[in-house]
Amino acid sequence: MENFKEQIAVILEGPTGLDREEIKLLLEVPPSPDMGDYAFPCFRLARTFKKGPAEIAAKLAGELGESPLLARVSNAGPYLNFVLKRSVLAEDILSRIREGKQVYGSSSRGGGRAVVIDFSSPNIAKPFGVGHLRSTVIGHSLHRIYTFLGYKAVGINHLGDWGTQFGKTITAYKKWGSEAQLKRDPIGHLLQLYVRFHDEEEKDPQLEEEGRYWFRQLEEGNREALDLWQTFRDLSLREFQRIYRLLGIEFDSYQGESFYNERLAGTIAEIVNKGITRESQGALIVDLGEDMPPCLLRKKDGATLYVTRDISAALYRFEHYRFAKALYVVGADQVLYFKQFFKVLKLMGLKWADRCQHVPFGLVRFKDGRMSTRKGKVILLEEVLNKAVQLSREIIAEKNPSLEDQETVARQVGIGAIIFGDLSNDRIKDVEFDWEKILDFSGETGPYIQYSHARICSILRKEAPSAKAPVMGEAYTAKEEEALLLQLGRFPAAVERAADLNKPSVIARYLIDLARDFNQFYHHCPVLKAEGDLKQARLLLADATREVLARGLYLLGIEAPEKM
RNA sequence: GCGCCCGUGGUGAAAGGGAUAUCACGCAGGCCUCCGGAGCCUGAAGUUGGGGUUCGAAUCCCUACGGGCGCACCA
Repeated sequence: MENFKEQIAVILEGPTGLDREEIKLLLEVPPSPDMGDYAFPCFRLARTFKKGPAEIAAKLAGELGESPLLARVSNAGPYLNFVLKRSVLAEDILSRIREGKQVYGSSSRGGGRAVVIDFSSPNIAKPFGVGHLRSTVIGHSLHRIYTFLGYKAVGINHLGDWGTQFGKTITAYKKWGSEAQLKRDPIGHLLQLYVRFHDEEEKDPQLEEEGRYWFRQLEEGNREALDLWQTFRDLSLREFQRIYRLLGIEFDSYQGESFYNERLAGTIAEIVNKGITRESQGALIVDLGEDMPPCLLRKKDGATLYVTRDISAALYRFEHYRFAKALYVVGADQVLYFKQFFKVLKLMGLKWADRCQHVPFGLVRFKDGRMSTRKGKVILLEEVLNKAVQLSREIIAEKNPSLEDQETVARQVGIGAIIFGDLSNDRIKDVEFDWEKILDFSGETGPYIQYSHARICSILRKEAPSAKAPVMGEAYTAKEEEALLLQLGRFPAAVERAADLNKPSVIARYLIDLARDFNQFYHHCPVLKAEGDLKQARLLLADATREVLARGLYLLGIEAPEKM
């Protein structure tokens, strides 16, 4: 569709006196399809032409001559509406999907430049809760989207495997831990210890001191501390892998916070050398100006902080990947933190500091308040995923009992529902956790998209479009066909926009619209019962839709079963 | 106290400053001798209040209200 916009811009360039890019930005899609495919609002011209916009639209409509591309140009009030020739439109879009030089919607705009995406990053020794789902699926989808656009995406799981809380965990384990329980249910046991630690800490402030002590031991390389830490880490990671496998997610790197431990002294020295640090109340800080609290690099007890490791990681990543962009998919509760972090990079004089970007998302919360690991108020992601798969298993047993390989499909659909449920809304909004809602598979959901895809596959199993049949644009005359065609044409723009805004939701919304357009087509335009050319044309349209649905789901990290 | 984010039908959401605000759930009706009813069709129902900017505001600014989050030794 971009090329059509371009051509309309060329046509308008002369008569309006605006330049091409400006026109493309102004061009919009009319609210109702029978008005046209594109509209050019003439308000902007009123001043230069010293006439009313409606008058200008009328004049322009009269001036524009014949074009091989356009069926009609008309004015409607202040708008100039363009109707593309159906045949040209259909042939362009469908042939692009069927036999384009590159996969439809993909591009080479990334030119192989690196985009490092820091996502998921769960904390070791803590449960993988539903809250972590967001970072995990948004980051994974962005990884696929950037790859699709020709970037070299690098997915990094910056594991929370270092920090003061490990001092607490070690202390708690030494006091009340059980090896047997740890083996049986590692994270469950560690969580229980962590919760108990915070309970007892309130009565006994001495505990906090002990926790600090053990973290310092860890940073100084104490054998006993390191061994325990290593055990916790290995056991936790094994559990996390189980979840990533369910979700179908892999990372390019698992270098967590601990990886940077041995580099921290160097990192701190580097920052000190820039002359931007000072001592304050025994801690090492960087002042960030009036509108932000200072950034602490080192606590008075000598231990490092989260940001120290993040700065170290950023330096390391730039050294290794020379990224064009570094994304941090982390909750919106950390906006201030990232402002501080990036400001330090800037003050360090790093020219790539502004390539770093926080991609925030809203919190998952309960009706009655936020989730809290400390209080043990969490819902395990694995439990959610398992329930979704179970539900989809039951639905299959009821609706499609003869389906082969039901277990695989149940997993694809159940997991797809959860992922889509998260990605379909703007990431910045908070979400309220609700079992009923998360397990609802009707309406604007992942299964709806998958179901539409499976239906097309079912048609195509009965008869595939002939490989040599030409695309016949004149065949499409029903309004459902037109709508579907136009929607197919919007896919590349949706992918680009999703990348520009770092919002997979753009693609999710696009797919909802596409699936709806297809279902309307399906109910109003018989495919297998159509005849001759029309049948071929409709098979082709269905096939193209199948391709785009599957591709779009892939970009979200969701599978597209052929039967369900 | 200061700062940031979010307020759209009953509920959950969409909308690149533009035309008659778009969907879904739920609700009321209808559609399987018909390519898969996890679907389709019809209907009722909405931009938190008040100012402003603009030819034009759900969108930008101010303000009030409601909700969330954050504000140096957690991550």
